[in-house]
Amino acid sequence: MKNATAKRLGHGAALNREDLARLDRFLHPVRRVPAGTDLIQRGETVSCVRLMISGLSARYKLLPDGRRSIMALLLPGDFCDLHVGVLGHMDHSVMTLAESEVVETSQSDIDGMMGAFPNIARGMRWIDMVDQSITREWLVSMGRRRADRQMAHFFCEIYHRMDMIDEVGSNSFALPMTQEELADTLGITPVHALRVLQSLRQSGMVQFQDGRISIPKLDSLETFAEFEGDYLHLGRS
Amino acid sequence: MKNATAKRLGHGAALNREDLARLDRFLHPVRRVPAGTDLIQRGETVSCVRLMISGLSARYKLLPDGRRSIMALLLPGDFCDLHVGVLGHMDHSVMTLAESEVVETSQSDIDGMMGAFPNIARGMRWIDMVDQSITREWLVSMGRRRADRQMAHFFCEIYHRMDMIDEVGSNSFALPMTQEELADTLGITPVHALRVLQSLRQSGMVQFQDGRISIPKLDSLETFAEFEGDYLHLGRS
DNA sequence: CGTCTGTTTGATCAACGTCAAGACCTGTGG
DNA sequence: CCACAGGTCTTGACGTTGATCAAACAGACG
Repeated sequence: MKNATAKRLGHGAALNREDLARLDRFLHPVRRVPAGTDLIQRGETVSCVRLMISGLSARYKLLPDGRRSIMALLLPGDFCDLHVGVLGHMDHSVMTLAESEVVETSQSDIDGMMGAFPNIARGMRWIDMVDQSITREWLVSMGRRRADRQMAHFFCEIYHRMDMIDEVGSNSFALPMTQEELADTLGITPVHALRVLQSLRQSGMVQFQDGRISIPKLDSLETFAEFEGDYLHLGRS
Repeated sequence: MKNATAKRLGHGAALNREDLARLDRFLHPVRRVPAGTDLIQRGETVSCVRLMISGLSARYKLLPDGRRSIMALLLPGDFCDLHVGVLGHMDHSVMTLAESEVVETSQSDIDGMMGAFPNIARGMRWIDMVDQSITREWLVSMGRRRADRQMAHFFCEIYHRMDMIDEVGSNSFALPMTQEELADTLGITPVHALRVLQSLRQSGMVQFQDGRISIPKLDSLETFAEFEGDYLHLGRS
């Protein structure tokens, strides 16, 4: 039974027994963080690297008028701020959307591990690249997909990302976020998010209630969303 | 007289004489590419790393119905595909919007240089981080800013990025892209792009004609766009 | 002279936002 | 046990932004 981090890294590089052992030592101590807590705030100087072990977090920015934009979801195995040390300060904030577990370590620890364990280093670079790819796909969704397709596309993506770390069971998984948070990640209003959600519900493609989502027929949803999963770099290309 | 690459790297790390000398050797040979050429296509296996020397390129994706989404502009000093080697294939394409000069090299060359010249390595990581930051800010613009503010914000950003490599003269600079390409980067239609452009022209904040843009009063434009430049990580903050 | 690409304009329509209000649930204090 | 507050979800009426459709115009080029 591997942890989410090992599963994620394993998609980008083959890990051997020593890699896994090093990782296990790395994943301590775990800090438990309640929902709605800022892990890092905009403007802060970054002093350490954080890794999501469990739960759900989000990168976000607040605009002058108080509106919010969520620019990324951090799932177990994602890094909050890998490499941001080279920048002077954070240009955005990261908050937990649900109770989460994180590991905090130093950039030098990371660098040391990457130097000594090339497979892990390769896996981490892979995670980094995939995160960038996801951000670009979100741009496509925002710019060129209608809200219903965009939401469907978003759900497909999260399904695959959750599946990657074995968090999907019988076509459903925990997605502990509110409609408002969903709206902020799609760039729409909560009212519209609800209406789109209702139309997806009516068509029988999605259930989303009480922090849990169920996707009975992923195929239909992917077709509807015109989902092309290559940007997640999962397959045997 | 330093080149654009050195200027960009220099913002992220202090370069000494040897660093600059190594860079100079690195920047050969230069390949000249006409406008409208794909430097890399989606699905391709990445065999080399490309660096923009001059001109203008764009990361983009095409949707099944033929619409296009431009997810990033590559200015001189930007890397086309730094580190994408760890991914099996490109998930998007890169094309020149104007005649450009690029340097093509291998990932192992890059790795060698980064290993031997820590300042350069640091500068390259800085460029990478800033590019990610810019992508995130575009997400904010797409999701939460009206088209007029979004376009204004975009122009402010490009102004600063061009200024960083000393390409701005008397408040104007070359931006050789069409209205259609502009629309594809903002996620709107060409017709609407024109109308927004006209409103910005009328207010006297922007001139944009014949591949050149002029911003007489950057302050006004930044205020209008609610532009907060910290995400470009330029300042001495 | 015709074709092509890019720009411009107008009329109409759909997607999405705004405003306002109520329902439901949970936790809290009297 | 009840009253109340706060957060989330839900619904309806109406307004705005931006898309769509169609056409004309200008310059570059063979």
